Amino acid sequence: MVKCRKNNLNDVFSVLSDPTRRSIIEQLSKGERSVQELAQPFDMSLPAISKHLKVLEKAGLVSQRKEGRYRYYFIKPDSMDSACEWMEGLKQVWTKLEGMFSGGKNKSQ
Amino acid sequence: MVKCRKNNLNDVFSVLSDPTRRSIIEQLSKGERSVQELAQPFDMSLPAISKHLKVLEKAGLVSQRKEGRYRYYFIKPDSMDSACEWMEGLKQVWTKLEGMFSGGKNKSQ
DNA sequence: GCGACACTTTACCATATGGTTAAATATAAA
DNA sequence: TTTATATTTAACCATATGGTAAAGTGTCGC
Repeated sequence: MVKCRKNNLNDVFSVLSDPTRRSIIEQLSKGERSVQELAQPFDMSLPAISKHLKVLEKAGLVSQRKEGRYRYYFIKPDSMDSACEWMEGLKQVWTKLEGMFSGGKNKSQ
Repeated sequence: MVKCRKNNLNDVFSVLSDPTRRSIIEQLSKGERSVQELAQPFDMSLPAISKHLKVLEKAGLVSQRKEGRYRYYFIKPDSMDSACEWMEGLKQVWTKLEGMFSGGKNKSQ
């Protein structure tokens, strides 16, 4: 019941649209981190970070593990796949378009 | 002055988080379209579509060309690159992580 | 010129988002 | 048991977002 690769493009892209959350993801890509560790670089209250983590978790990008009073968050590696694939697909088409632009009629900007 | 690849990750991801806008992008990847053509598949007012197009344009993903009373929108092919690259970078790291998970300590879920 | 057409702009509205502070919960330490 | 630490939850607030209807703008066709 791993809820693997559900078509949650909305959630994934929405999550990634916030710089704080992208930064958290970047931190987590170096390994699991406690909430304090994650919060440290930001000039922001702990509840704010907690909320971001909840959003990230709901979108399936991270998960957590409780150890004593600490809570370690870590990345769920395949969670971004659907979004990645969506963009890849577009990118292919767009590359073709780029050729059309160079040779073609649309020279706007 | 092409405003090429400014670090507008926020805007790009934000734009992509809306299914209507993703759908518009998918349509446009088949070629330029007028506003009516773009609006046709949606059960939504024209102003709503117009707004979405504006958002897409502001984020730099599309541009338009006026022809008579029609307005043709088209994709700006390299506009998604920064976002694409960001995800690619993550994906590489995550793939490594996946290996760590299989062999490793985090078996959560 | 005038009405139809294509589209945008302008209010306007409900809900979502991202932040805050203060209180609650849970575990560790003294 | 009391206190400190780690984190979440709750209540609140301002602003952003995605939609609407109605009016405005510009172009075409009669």
